[in-house]
This record gives sequence, C-alpha cells and structure tokens, in this order.
Amino acid sequence: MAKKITYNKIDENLYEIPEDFEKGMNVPARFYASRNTLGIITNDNSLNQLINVAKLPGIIKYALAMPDIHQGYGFPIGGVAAFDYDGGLISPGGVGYDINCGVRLLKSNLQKEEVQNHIKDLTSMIYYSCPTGTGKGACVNVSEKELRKILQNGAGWAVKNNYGDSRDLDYIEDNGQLTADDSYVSKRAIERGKYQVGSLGSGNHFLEIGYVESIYNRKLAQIYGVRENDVVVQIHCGSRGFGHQVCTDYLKKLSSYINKNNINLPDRQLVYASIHSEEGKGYFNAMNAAANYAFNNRQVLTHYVRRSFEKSLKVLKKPVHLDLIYDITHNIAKIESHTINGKKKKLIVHRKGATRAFGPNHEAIPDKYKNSGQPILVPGSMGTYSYLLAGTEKAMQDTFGSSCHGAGRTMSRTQARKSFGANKLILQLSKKDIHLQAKSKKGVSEEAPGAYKNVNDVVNILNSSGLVEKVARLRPMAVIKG
DNA sequence: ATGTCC
Repeated sequence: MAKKITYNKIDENLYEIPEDFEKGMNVPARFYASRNTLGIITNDNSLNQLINVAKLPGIIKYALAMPDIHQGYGFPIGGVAAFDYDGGLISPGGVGYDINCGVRLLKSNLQKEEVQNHIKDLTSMIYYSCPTGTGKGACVNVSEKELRKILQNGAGWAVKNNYGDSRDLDYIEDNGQLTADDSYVSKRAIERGKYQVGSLGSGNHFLEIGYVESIYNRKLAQIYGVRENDVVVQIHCGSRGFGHQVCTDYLKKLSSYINKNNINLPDRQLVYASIHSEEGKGYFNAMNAAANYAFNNRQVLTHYVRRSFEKSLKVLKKPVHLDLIYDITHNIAKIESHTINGKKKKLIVHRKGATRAFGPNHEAIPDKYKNSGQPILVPGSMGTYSYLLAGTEKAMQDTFGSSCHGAGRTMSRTQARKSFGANKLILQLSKKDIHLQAKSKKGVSEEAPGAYKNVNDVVNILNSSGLVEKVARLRPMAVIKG
C-alpha cells in the first residue's frame, strides 16, 4: 500500500508536496487544483508520478502539474518540468508518445448564421478530404526524399508546396520549424511517416467547426482578431505513427544509456539521457523532426479545410477565407531561457499535455500579439466549450510560461467504453445542435465528455491563479473524430 | 497517443 500523499495549500488553487515528503526528491512538487478537481486528481497515480519527476537530477524549482493532470507514461500528462541545461536532462516520457501534438485555431470571415444551414455538407466534405482514424491514409503520400524535407522544414514544406500561405508560418509556434538532423530518425519511423502526411488520427484528436460564443476581454480579442459569432475551426492532431515510432525507438536507446551509466531511476518509465550525450542528442533531433512532421501535418490539413469551406459554401456567393490565429504544441521539450532567482538561465523545459503560455513582450511571440501575451488554445472535451486564452507575466514567473492543454481525463479509455454508449452520446450532442461525424463508435465512447473534467473549472483555476487571461469561449457546431 | 504485440 502506497503511503498517503500529504500536501500543503499555498494559495487558493495551488498545492505543494514538500521536498522532504519522500526521500530522493530534489525539489517540491506543485499542482494547481480546485476543491472540485482535488478529489479527481488524487484518485489516480498522477501525483506519485509527479513526485518521481521531482527526484530527477537537475530539476529546477519544482515539478509542476496543471489542473488537467492525469497519469501518463512516466511523467503525468499536464506536467511541466524544467532542467538545468548544463546537466542536460532530456526524457521522452516528459514529452509523450505523440510528439508535438498540438492545436491550431482558424478564423473564418463568416458568421454562425451563414454556416448553420450548410453545416452537414461542410462537415462531410472536410471528413472525406481529411483522413481520420488509426492506420494509413493521408492527404498526400510522399517519397522518402520529400519526407526528409518535411522533417527538416516543418510547416514550411507545406507552404512551399502550395498547402498554405507564407503568412501562416508567422502564426505557428517557432514558425512551424524546429532545428532537426533527420539522420537520427530510424528507417522504420521513415516508413511509417511516408503514408500519413495530412491525417487527423484517432483518440482525442479532432477537427471542429464552431463559433465564438462569448468574449471575456474585448481588447485582447481585438488583437487576436475574434468577434462574437465568428465561425472558427480547431484542428487537434500530432505526429501520428511517425512520432510514436520515434518515441518507441528512443525509449529503447535511452534505456540502454541508463544501464550503461548505472543510473538508478525512481521509475523505469522515466528513462532519460544528457542532451550532451550522443543518445540524448539523438533523441532531441529525432523529437524535433517529429515536431516538424506534426507542424506540417496541421498545415496540410488546414489546406484541405480551406478548400472544403470554399467548395461547400459556394452558395454564399462571397469569397470565403480562413486565417490562422495561432498553432500551439502541448507535447514537447524545448531549450528556453527563464529568469531563476533574478538571473537568466538556460533550461530544458518539458511540457507534456501542457501548453506554452508566454507573457507579453516575449521575443517568441509574433509582432501582432506582442503586447498581449501569446494565444493559448484549450480545447474542451467533445461537444463542450473550448477556450482562447492569453499568457501572462505571472505564468513566466510561476510555471516557466506554461498553461494547461485541455480538460484532462478523469477515467481510462477502457472505463469510458464501459460507461458511455456512442449512440446515446451522438443523440445528446444532436440535441445541443452539435453535428458529429466519427469513424468509430468505440472512439466516441472513449471521448465521452463524462470521462473528462469540466473545462470551465480547469480554465478558471488557472485564471484565478493569474497564469492566463481569458479572451474568448468557443462553442462547437460540428465535430469530426477518428 | 499508436499498423492498441515485430
């Protein structure tokens, strides 16, 4: 029987497991929660995983968990951990299997009323032009030579090949490209990647047409370019089988590194390497290649969504366009500079199921948004609200500039399948005027809103903690799922 | 998350 976790309340929605709670912890573990979510969070293994993360060498300040925390592979999902760059710890478990899984938000020049009557045709056209579900299927099949260009250039590949506009690149985190040497990617990953360029995937991935339901901050909404009733599109997906294979490959390689160097781990799933070692350098480069794969994936899908809007809404007899508001990643480790005890320090920041949330005037934010902090996209569970938020200076100080990534699961996929029937869920959505087009009933059950926390609660925890500014809330009209 | 076991 594991020992009961004790923690101190250090702010209204912030709790801390002290460094002396368990032998081996190098820093305290902090998590954001409300009275409502506390019972859910302590119900799974996620806080034990967070304590294990606090035991890793070179961790800075504290192991952090966002309010959407739940257990994952090694590190909890909804976790943030920053390591000293000189020590160089990098860990695949701190990134996740779906490397650079992320969300992008597009805004159309159309109003809810204009799209409402055509929603089923539009959804269907997108559904058949954007492959969904597990396995093969892609908007475009590429040769190994072209794939390697994608792995190096990210979303720039799509733009160069006419899947988008060069302006899109300004509104993607890191401009849709991280530095990557693709020679560190396995042959098997290459094989899997060739046939999935421009595909949605399954699980919690989705494509959603919705509208801006309410505005919380007019000034920030104006800067981001959203108004009430604007029709928007969210695309949530990642690096597909390619990223999965990279993760699998390097968990194995780094496991050998751990054995070779006689390193004791609090959990076998927490394998890591120094980024300065050959193994660590290999993972960092392969991870970045997978990140580029995902950036490009979302860009190619965007192109097909745009074409579907144009074709399907010809009846409106007006030009239809979709502008990219922002594209964020919530599964990545990045080298960033942060102020620690008054001094700038180079860190390796792992965000797993956590979104970057840089505050105003950060150099990484596009000029147009410079004064407002970066846009943060928090999709809710299927058929519920999603949020557009802005990063704050407080997030820079308290969470290495990080926020949550969604509502966060409250039960396993297996448990959700047993608890919720797909047909009933589809009916419930339709009563709310939300049209669902899904590849598998199993997938629908697994993604039942009842298997997730309430996204409103999760966002309010971060908002009341000062980590994010609420900008707008989005309501779905139609959802496409794998 | 994932050709849910190469």
